Amino acid sequence: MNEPPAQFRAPVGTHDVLAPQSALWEGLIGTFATLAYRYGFSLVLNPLFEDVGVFNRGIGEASEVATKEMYVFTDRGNRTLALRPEGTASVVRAFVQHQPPTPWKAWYVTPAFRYERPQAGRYRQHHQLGVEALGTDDPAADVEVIALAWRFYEAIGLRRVRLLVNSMGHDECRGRYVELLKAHLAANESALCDEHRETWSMNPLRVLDCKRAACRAVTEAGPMLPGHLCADCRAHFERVADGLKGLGIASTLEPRLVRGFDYYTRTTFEFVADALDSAQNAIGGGGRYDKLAEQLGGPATSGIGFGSGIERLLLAREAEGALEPLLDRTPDVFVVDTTGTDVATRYADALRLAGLAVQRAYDNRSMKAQMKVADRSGARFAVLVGPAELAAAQVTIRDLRSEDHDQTQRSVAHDELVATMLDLVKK
RNA sequence: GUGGGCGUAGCUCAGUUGGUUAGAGCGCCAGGUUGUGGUCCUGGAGGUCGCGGGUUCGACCCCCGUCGCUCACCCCA
Repeated sequence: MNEPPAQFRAPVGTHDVLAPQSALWEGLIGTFATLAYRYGFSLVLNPLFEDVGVFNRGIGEASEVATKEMYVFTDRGNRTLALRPEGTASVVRAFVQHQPPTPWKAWYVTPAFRYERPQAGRYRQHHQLGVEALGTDDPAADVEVIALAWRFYEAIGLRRVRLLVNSMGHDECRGRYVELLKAHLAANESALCDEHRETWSMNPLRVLDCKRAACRAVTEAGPMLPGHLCADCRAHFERVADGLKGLGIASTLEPRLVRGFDYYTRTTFEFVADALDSAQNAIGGGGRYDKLAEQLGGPATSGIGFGSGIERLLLAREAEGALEPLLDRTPDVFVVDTTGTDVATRYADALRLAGLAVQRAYDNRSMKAQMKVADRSGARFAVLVGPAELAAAQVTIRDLRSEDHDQTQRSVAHDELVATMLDLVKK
């Protein structure tokens, strides 16, 4: 009967983000929003869940993510829905549904859900920001998308990032390659690692990505994708590589780079943070998906995009010692009021209307207590109002960052408070 | 899904071969300072030692289970 109330916690693999950490998120997202705007992308908002088919057809029924990591549920109307495991499929679904004029360039920031055992840099709910550009297969779009990611990493202080690139070819030349690869794997089946000896035929490309020495030895000796591209795909890939070079962005050809989603064609890429020593060191990735719009029932439309994991970006920043906050969330002014009246409310409001960030104390605490809170808040200035100031229609302004313990503080008439504070904060 | 490590105050942790009133630092509150933070001093609040069961005269400590956290494999952001 009298059970104590249960203590709820965030579900496994999810996290609350509180200040001051949350300011890093604000800064990261704000920086990305500004850059995306500069590159001509506008914000798109999508539902957090979709008909499960959007993801099954998009990222591939056989993919690891679709088969065992999706949060699938049935709603009260008996619809089978899934929480989005990544960003691209939903954005392309929205493109197909609304068919906006192309080229259509959109950026997003969204949670993503995957049912996995959490570990460093891997969570059941993580967050991605990214862009998608639909309606062109111009290699310039590939370069632009990759450059945006690159410049973004630079802007948030990451220096030890490597760009790996590869081309999957279009479906025909990739199809031909996969046949060659299959033949090679079949001939060397007994030499594969324990897992892939049984499963290689399900998705032969996955074997390229296997980190075990056995598989690596086999694929090392086998055919690689870049050597089997058709002339068009090869030319496209070369123009992307040249374009990156022209912007001073260093990339490394990684013929084994096979990303986890089946929708990729031609250009694929991944950003690796060398500062992260965990296995989860991919901070972003993406590629071209020239068949995806069709697969989702829309008109044939080329597209390219990338996504980056916010948690991993923050881990990489920490590992690199990139501690600049990107965004200052400390208050300008702290109002201390010991009059027992509502002057603090009025002063705070006036200062806020003037554009200042203002905090204040509550509960009519002692001046000492309020000053302590003011100090902890990080505010630059304290505005003090006690009975004496109230009677004289004045306020006392104190510089909280001064080293001088016995500093002189200034008094100003209360109707000059806003102008004086604006002037002081500007300095 | 598989395996390892760990669960003691809000946080970081100590707790001796099981021995009775469970500690520290930081943080929080109050006072020293009759209006003034950051240093210092004093006091205070705050713990069913994750939860359940077992062994024992006695369990924070040993055993089993369970839940949680964490790391790794797999895969990915």
